[in-house]
Amino acid sequence: MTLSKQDKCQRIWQVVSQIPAGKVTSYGQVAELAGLPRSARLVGTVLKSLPPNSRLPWHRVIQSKGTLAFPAGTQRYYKQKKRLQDEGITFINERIHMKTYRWQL
DNA sequence: TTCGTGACGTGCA
DNA sequence: GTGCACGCCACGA
Repeated sequence: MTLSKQDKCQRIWQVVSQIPAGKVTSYGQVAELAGLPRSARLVGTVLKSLPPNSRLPWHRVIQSKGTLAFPAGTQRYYKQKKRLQDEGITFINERIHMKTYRWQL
């Protein structure tokens, strides 16, 4: 089926908005749930263009390896890390234990 | 219109 | 554990 780019954004936003607090998921997982297998990059592109005042929990979307997508030390890296820690997620050596915090249906 | 880039994932050496 | 190649796709120059 042919999804317009707007439909794709819509689906991605919807999936992300369903991630419960205290849980995280990967870009690839979001893409898959949105019906866009192997399009993890697209998820990143969409999240990047989100307005700052968006209510979307974009910070709960990380890389499959358990690390954040930003280079450590950057402003955005710190911000995302802090928001996740506020939700009770523990960082071990700058990385999250996916086995424990990964969101599954 | 083509080309390079990027908030990625997976497989393999 | 690390590095590299390839796939995927929207976007700006």
